[in-house]
Formats: sequence, structure tokens, C-alpha cells
Amino acid sequence: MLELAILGLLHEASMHGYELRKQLTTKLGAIRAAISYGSLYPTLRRLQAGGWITEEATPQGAARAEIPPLTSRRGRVVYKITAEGKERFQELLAQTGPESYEEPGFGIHFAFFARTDAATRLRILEGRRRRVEERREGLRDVLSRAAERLDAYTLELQRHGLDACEREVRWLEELIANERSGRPPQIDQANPPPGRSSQTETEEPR
Amino acid sequence: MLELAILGLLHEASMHGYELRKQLTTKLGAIRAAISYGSLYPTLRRLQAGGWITEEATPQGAARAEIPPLTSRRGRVVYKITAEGKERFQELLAQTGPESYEEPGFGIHFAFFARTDAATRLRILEGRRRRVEERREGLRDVLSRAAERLDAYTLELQRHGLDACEREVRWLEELIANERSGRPPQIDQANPPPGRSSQTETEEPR
DNA sequence: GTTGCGATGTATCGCACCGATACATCGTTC
DNA sequence: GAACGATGTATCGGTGCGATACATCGCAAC
Repeated sequence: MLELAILGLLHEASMHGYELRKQLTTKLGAIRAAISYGSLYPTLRRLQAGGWITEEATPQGAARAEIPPLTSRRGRVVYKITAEGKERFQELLAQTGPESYEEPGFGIHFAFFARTDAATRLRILEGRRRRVEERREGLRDVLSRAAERLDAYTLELQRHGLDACEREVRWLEELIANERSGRPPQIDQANPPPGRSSQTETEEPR
Repeated sequence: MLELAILGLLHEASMHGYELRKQLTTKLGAIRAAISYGSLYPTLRRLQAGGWITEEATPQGAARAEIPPLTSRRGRVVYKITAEGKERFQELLAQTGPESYEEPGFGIHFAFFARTDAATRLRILEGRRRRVEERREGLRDVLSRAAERLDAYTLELQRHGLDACEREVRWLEELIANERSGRPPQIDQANPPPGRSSQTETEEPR
């Protein structure tokens, strides 16, 4: 799941790990607190091993290779998505399985909807809705035959959960209606979304 | 975290794994879909190793030890909490750290509030509120200086997350007010919560 | 002036938990 | 009689997290 998010961000611009984490935190702030380095770096390693991303030369140029003997001088490592990585990103984007309907998978997919085709968007939104409805029904069941002798606090928790489910279903309904009406939010102000086609082709080094 | 939940349920009654999972699913249904066996059994193993729980004899009595040669005849294994386990449960219940303010820790603690002392309840509720408020502020920041050039879908996600935060803070406020007024939900109908002090002292075997 | 602190930055380790899978029994339905 | 779904125990690989370590830089306090 993290792979999708990282490829998505690196698709927009090359970055080093620290920056990546910050961007992930704001982009996915609604669905998870903060990405741990214990997840980030191993995932970067994995992506690198798969050939989806590569290391770029550091801003200081050759400096990094020059001073390995003492203190090892670890410079910032800038990661860049490869052509295969872009393909992989598209593949992951279009992939809809059960994990696209659960958190955090749903949230991550949703965060990249601007680069997802309309059919996939709809499939994911409907899949998610179904899931949340099931969850909602489960909670309703427990609450109705509350003979389940659950204490008041536990019941309160279920009530709050049920409320959240109902709210999310309504939210999803709205989004689905928007999608169907062919009026998705897409670009509202002035946001050329992924490609940044104009200007510099290569990232300026500092 | 699972340890707390399992000890809590076994505190109420001895059970085998399958039943435990079902009960966990309904008790914690509001905060997580279903507990995986890949979590449950290792945790039971861990609890057993720590001496917090023990295996009870299976209903069929000696049958289990008799027929190991062929087909190994795996019977149901009933787990029972020990005296040390009850102590451990109290200890975990009273323990308030950062993980008691995050999901899923918060939800699990909350689910056992009926057996938590009032001071701890209040501390957890306030800690949680603080956390959610921080999260809310973070989302507000991102949304206000939306110059963060996030696309419309990502913004919609943040908006939904912000809404959920605001709602939860209000919910927590209410709960905290209730706690302070000394009128916690506790036992509303007729639910003698943990001890089941009357009737059978030893669990009747089927 | 140095000292100490917070931000930037890379990285690993152990652990908790999940999803998939395997295997076995039992009762009911066709 | 066999096919299926519920009950039941258990493991395996993988993902992600929290804690921790280490290093640099700029700036504010003393």
C-alpha cells in the first residue's frame, strides 16, 4: 500500500526520504498519523530492488563518493521514479481488490483519484460503500439485539461507530452521484495535476 | 493491545479460540473488522508463556490425551485466565500511555471502561481528545493554506477527515462532561458487569 | 564562545498484526 | 453419499510501527 503512495509522490517530483515522509504525512494526514521510517526506508529499498525507483546524484555532486573513509559522510539520497515505476504505479492504481475497500487502502487510492480513470474510481467507491454498509449492518444488529449483554460503554462505542458508518455511506453516496453525473471534483482552481509538463524537465539541483 | 482485550474477555468467562474471536469481533466491532487468527493464536501463546492464562481440560475429558497416534485428534482448547492474569489485566487497564490515545488502543481501552476506575477513564478520554484536536488542527492547517496544491480529491479526503475529527471531539466532550458530573453510563439496565459474584464459582463444563 | 537544542537527514531492529492457507470435524441439505 | 458451510486449531510470509542510533546544521541562550 505504501508502495502506491510513494510511487505517486515520486511521480510528481523526485525527493529524498525525509521530504517524502513529510509529503506523505500531509497527503495522507486524513487517514493515518505519520508514516514511520521503519516503513518508509524498507519500502524504498523494495522499490529500488524492483527497479521502480533509482537514486539520483546528490546535490553536492561527487562529494558523496569522495569522503567515505572517515565519518562515512552520509548525504541525502534523492529518489527518482523510473519508467517501469510509472507503469507499476498505473497498475497499482487500477488494481481493485478487497484491500482497496478497507482502510488504509481505500484512503490511499482515494488520495490519488485525480490520476485514476473514472471507471476505477467508481468501482472503488462502490466497493467501499458496500463494505461500510456491511459494517453498519453488523453494528446495527449488535445494537438492536443488545441483549448481547454488553455494558453501557461498549454500547456507546458501537453507537459512535455506527454513526461514523452512516456518515461515511452518505459521503460515498454523494461522491458516487458526482462521479455518475460526470461532474467529478477534479481540477477546481488551477491545479495542473501530475505531469508539470512545462518548465524544467530535469529537477534543478538546489 | 490484543492482550488486554483477550484478558478482558477471559476475565468474564473461559473460552476457546474460535469463540474468543467471535466475541472480540462483536465487542470491538466498532473499531476493527475482525481479529485474525494470525494475531489471536500467537497472542494466546504469549499469554500462556507469561502465565496469564492456562489451558483447561476439554469437555470430552481424557479423550484428548487418549487418541494422539492416528489423525492426532485435535480437540478444542479452552483458555482460562489465572490469578496473575487478572492482576495483569488490571495493570494494563490502568496503564495510560500515548498508545491509549490512538486507535486501536483507545477503542480497546474504552471497551473495558466498565471495569476501569473513574480517574483512569478521565485521563484516557482527555488524552484522546488532545490527540484528536491536534490531528484536527493539522488538517485545518492543510486545508486553509490549501495553496499546498493538493488536488480536489485529496482535499475532499481531508475535509471528510476533518469532519470526523470535529465529530469525535464533540463526542469526547460529552463523555468527559458525563464523567465529571459523576453520571457515567455504567450499568443502565441490569448488567452486573465483571465479577458475576453469585451463582457458580467454577465454570460449568457444558 | 560554547553549549545545547531542535530541525533535518538516513537507517535498523524487534514486534504486533494481518491475510492466506492448511487441515480436521460435524450437521444439514440435495 | 457427497457436497457445503459452520466450527475449530494452527502456521507462514509480509507489512508496518515504535524505539533507537547516529550525524549535520543553524541559532538562541548563557
